[in-house]
Amino acid sequence: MGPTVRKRFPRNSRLLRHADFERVYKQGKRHFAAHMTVFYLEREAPQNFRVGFTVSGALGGAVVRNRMRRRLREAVRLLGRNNEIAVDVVINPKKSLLTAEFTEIQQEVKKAFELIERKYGNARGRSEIESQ
RNA sequence: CAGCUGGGCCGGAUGGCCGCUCUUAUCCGUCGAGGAUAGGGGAGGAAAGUCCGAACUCCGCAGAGCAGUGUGCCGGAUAACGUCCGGGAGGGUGGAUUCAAGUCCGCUCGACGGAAAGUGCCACAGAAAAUAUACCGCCUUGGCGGCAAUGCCGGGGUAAGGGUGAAAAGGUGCGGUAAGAGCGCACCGCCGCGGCAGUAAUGCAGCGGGCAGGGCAAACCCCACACGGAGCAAGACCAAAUAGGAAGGAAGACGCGGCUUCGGCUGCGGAACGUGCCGGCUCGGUGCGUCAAACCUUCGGGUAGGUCGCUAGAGGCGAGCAGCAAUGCGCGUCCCAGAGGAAUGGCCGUCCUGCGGGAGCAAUUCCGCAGACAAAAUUCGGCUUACAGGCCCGGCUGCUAA
Repeated sequence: MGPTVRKRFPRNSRLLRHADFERVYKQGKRHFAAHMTVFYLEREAPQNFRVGFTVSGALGGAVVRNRMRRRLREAVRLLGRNNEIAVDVVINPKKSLLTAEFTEIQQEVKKAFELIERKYGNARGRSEIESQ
């Protein structure tokens, strides 16, 4: 691939099953940020980095919740993920995420992902994704 | 033109880059999953609230009754409705008219069957609230006081007036009377009777009756009619792993001994056989078994998961015909979201509309901000609620012009 990498977010990079969410909530660790809370849990193979979102009904109506989820998903998509490490991540937005600047959200997600990579990943994996 | 108001309609437009989802074609890959390229589709008028009605699915179902729930003027529309359309009666309001009650016309409102089947309630106020009632007043009369005006105590008549109330026992006018009263008369209302008009609700005029029956049924209730229950997480199919269930398959020659009801049972030794594990295979090692456990095969239920249900429909659009209308009929034409921790997005540009500010006599132009409410979740028909801004038609009021 060339220097303009296509940043995608396909189905197998997403968390889709109720059991997966439950496991991350019950056994995972937590990272807090201004606009979100990030839950994460290391997993056995297959090797990929999966992300899911939970937006509870208390945060607003369907329109508001959709907008939060879509902004978060876009931030995760544009940031890219290190598929060398096997980990499940669940992001819970807070109410302030609705009005926050998009670049601010991207910064917070990036910080959280770097933390997870330092913990579970190896340096080679990260450099690979940056050299793409 | 401005304000208020009734009804209908629209609900920003367009493009770039990067994504998501469904789908068609081709190609790659294939045990299974998947991937690439190109083309096409991808939120609403309320998708919402889940308040009604249906389609569809499963369960239940001899028949009848009770209970319960809902509906409630009449006719029509419809698959159906608590919806819609038309009509009737009633309430409110404005105008005209009448001595007045009332009548007529316009606009408007809504759970509009029954209060002479029964029960219950009617606060406060008021003398009295349903077997009517005498507080003030009005009329009359007895006694006492006083020259008198009239005062005090008592009897009787009276529902016209006052006052209270949501409501005071037909209303208005005239007559009548001691004062009054349907006591009498006229009109209006009411009740009964038959007549005429209308599919009907109901209306109209007539005759008879002085008039009996306060309100609340969104209090219980009575009457008439309708109604089985649960819902697409309905339901149908495929079906791993694990545990459990059912059926079937397969392997001891021989030696020595014990017991015996002479069929067998059993202990020890033991080449052999079956089978699990280690192992690429043989050999080998090792475990278990060989009167049925392990093991193998098959079957049924069934969980995770998957597929279907899942979008061609009481469908949209167009003109026509029938009907006052709701709506119906045939014709032409189009195919228009189908996700499932849940796609329909993110960022940026141009234009449009509105608001604010600046420049200009003005047309105009520059800058900034804003563009609502609310997102499919099986599908339709309604109802209700939310909503920036704009468009169209009508009514009333004011101003200006003719």
